[in-house]
Amino acid sequence: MGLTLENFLPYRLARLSEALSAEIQPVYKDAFGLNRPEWRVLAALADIGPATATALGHHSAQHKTKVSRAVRALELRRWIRRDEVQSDRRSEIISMTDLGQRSYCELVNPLREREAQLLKRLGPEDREVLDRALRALEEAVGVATHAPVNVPGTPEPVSAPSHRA
Amino acid sequence: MGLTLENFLPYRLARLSEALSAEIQPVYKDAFGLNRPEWRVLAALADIGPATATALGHHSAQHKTKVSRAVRALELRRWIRRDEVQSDRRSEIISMTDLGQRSYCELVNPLREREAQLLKRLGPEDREVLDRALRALEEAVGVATHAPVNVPGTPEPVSAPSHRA
DNA sequence: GCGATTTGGTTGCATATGTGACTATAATTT
DNA sequence: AAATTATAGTCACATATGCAACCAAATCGC
Repeated sequence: MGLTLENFLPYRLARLSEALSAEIQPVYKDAFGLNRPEWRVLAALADIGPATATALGHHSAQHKTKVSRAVRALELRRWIRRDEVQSDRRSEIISMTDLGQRSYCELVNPLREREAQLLKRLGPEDREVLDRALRALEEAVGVATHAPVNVPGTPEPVSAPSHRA
Repeated sequence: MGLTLENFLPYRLARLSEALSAEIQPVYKDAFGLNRPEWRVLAALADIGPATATALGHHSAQHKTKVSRAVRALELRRWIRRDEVQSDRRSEIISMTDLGQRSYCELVNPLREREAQLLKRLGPEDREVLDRALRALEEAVGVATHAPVNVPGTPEPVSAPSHRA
């Protein structure tokens, strides 16, 4: 009659997620004083290049207020910079400074290592299986890989039919 | 050089976990006004029966302050009850009231349904694969299935060698 | 049996986060 | 082109959470 927390998928995922996060966090937190939103914005920025706060939010799956605060913090460190967009004065293009680039590089290697350590504890086929399973679940839950986001200043082909919702 | 957030395991898990949680939450939140720690404590209690707050914390993977607050809230609703333990006056045994039982039953079915809906979006073999993958990862990260916890008042066999760390 | 340490549980405080309101600008409608 | 609606981003506020200090009781060491 009960539901057995142990087997309840949302619980299992939350627990795993927290455990993983706890393993990773020290790398960006203790060594660099970043919090998770900040780390994610930085990573997103590295992924997609200069972009608006909204785009970074989409790409890092974060609420706009988190992004707003993270951006401010990163700007204060001079890791990122905001530039006005002349075509739309509401938004601003965020990009990494040289310092940001360097810091990101220092940051990313230990993080990758940690992840690698974790994955090493799984066999190679387990890694395979995990990846496929997660993709299926991502699909099922609709956390799709983000559609490429329109970067202002990059005019999009006028005649191309829009694929985005 | 980048690390591609999309493929970074901690990120993927966190995102999935949040998405799942968002699907589930309305059931216990909107309909019953419970928050997550409260729901989890209730579920844990249903799983393992009367137990101390510490045991419930272990079984629901939650910090003791979360448990403490959740227990107080659930007690105020009269869904659970605390009884003193005569053998150890620090701790207290928490158990569900009849009202709690009934509420839990009402709660658990919609939750199971939601989970079922989610899982239905995966094929049967995907479900299989997912389960195995998660187990492997749980193993790897050390979020082991909790060792059965000693309930005060249930004297444990004196001569049995302890298997617990 | 007494001091030191550990354990169960609560609380104060600081931080983190989500919601909704708000400003400013752009896009759409008519 | 005026009015409406939507979008980008920020902020104030309420809530949620973790940490550390704390109390009380039990256990350990000697």
